[in-house]
Amino acid sequence: MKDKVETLLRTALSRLIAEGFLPEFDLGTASVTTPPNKEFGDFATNIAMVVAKKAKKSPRDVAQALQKTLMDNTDMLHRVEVAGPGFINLYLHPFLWSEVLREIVAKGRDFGRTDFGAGRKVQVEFVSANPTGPLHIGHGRGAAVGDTLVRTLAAAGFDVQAEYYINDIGNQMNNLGLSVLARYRELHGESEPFPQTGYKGDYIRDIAGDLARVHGKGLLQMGQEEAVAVCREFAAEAIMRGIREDLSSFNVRFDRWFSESSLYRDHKVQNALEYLKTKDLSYEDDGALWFRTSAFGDEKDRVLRKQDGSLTYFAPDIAYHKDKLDRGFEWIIDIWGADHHGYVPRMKAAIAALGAGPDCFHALLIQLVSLIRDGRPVQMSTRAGEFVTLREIIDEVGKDVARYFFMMRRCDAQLVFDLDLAKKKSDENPVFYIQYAHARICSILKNAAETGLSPTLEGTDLHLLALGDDLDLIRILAGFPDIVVSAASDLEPHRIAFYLLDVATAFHRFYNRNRVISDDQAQTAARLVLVSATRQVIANALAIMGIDAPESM
RNA sequence: GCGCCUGUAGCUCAGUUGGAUAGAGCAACGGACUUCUAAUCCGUAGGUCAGAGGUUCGAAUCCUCUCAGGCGUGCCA
Repeated sequence: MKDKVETLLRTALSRLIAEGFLPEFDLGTASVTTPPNKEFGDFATNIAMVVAKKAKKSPRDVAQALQKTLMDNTDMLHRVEVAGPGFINLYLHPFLWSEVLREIVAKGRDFGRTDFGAGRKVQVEFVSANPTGPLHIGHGRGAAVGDTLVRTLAAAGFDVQAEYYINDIGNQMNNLGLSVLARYRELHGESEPFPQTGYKGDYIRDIAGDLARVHGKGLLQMGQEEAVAVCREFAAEAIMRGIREDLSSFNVRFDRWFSESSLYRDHKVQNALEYLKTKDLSYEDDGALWFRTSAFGDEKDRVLRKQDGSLTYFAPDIAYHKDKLDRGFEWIIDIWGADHHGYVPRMKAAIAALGAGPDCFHALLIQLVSLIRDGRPVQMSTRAGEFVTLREIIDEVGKDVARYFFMMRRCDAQLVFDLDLAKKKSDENPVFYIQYAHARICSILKNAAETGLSPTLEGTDLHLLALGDDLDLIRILAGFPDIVVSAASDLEPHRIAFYLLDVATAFHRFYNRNRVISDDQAQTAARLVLVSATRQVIANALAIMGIDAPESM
């Protein structure tokens, strides 16, 4: 609906430009918004005030000329008003709104999908937790945001790939091996001091126990290096299996699991380093190899290969992002914890050095999650093994509630996850409020079906819905495609969560003040279409968030 | 010290490229079920958008400074 009005507006503007009344300008800036108050019309535009200065005319003069031109189109608009300093308020024929219901019913699950993204190849990399321990609550937020963003981008017409980068090599993995080996030896009565930087969580003991079941005392005979390697591989595999299971039960899907070690195996790290060298973007100094990131806006150059000859984490990461670019992604989105924000300038530098434009890479930073249980904050520390796992959260409050709660805030704001609230099945809990709306509609449809009624467009006069609560609900339903597009293009998937709340509110309000099934056959038929369309939109939006839409509660 | 994020009603938070009288939920108070799910709805009350300047027709939104909280600032990942 909104895009139709925008087209109308742009047509009118280009006519005024052709007539010489307005100077040439970018018509893309001409957009319509939903006014704050229904009295200001169905849509409004501030374009007259925006171009007034360029046209060297007063905003109201521009607005009045535009008003005249727009009034030629009486098919859609029944009134156009100039208000305040130069707003143009557009009033649609009310019956046009009810036509949106036809579109929703016709498109079904596809309502909300658009071709905005035009099939552009986008990659979203998220979670990407080291396989050194189970996913914790912070990863949960990244998983919920990432997966919802992937689904949002797909709905907005992008060709999206979801990827998990597995850091299956390096110091942390070695630490993991050492930690497991220490626990393994403990099991066999050999006491030794636990590695200082080791992982102290109980899951390490469990893995050591499994290892002992498979290998018996075999590792005691091995040399240290070999034993650590065995432990590392065994542990990484076990932990990765757990991570995949957790993500799967969190309804999070990945198209590809990309392992860091494959970058070495396929010589991609070496190739990337050589690429930088041939471009004269790296140099040796103080026994280390440096990358001239400062030439691309970073505050100082960064080390690629340390004095001891080993590579930093940054080196394979450059190779990894080079690989993403080589795979043809036009837009690369990395979702990171906000504690990595210092890493952004150097990654941007790397992207620029690889010859890609600044807009093709975006690091979406997710702020910290803290947890409240029994009214008190819960302390967490990964290395000390004190953390709340994603698994515990899913088991305790359920996948749907957890996913919604992680999406209740903008990414760049810290999130307090209140377990007590999440477990409440009451009006304080928005998930139940939304799911309840869906279940209520299903119940109405079921009751209708029992008396032989079902929502159908044929012979149904939707124009009966051009008033009051019916119209209010339709307006909100009509906005869904726009919400999806804006959430995708601005990388703000939380908007889907807030939109759902709006739909549920509008429905509950409607439900309490109006009857769907009544003696009035024509109205009943129309309202069955209305609630059926409402159910569809709620289900579609919930699907984007990876949340179930229950038929009864 | 420097950098990033945040500061909006008692609490938790929205606020679409700068737009019209800043919005929800919870908590408080008062109402609505013989009628499709009361896990719901309606109403009342609640604000110096942290503070101070600036930019302009117009600022919660953009710029500068100050204050407060969080996170970074490694040849860790």
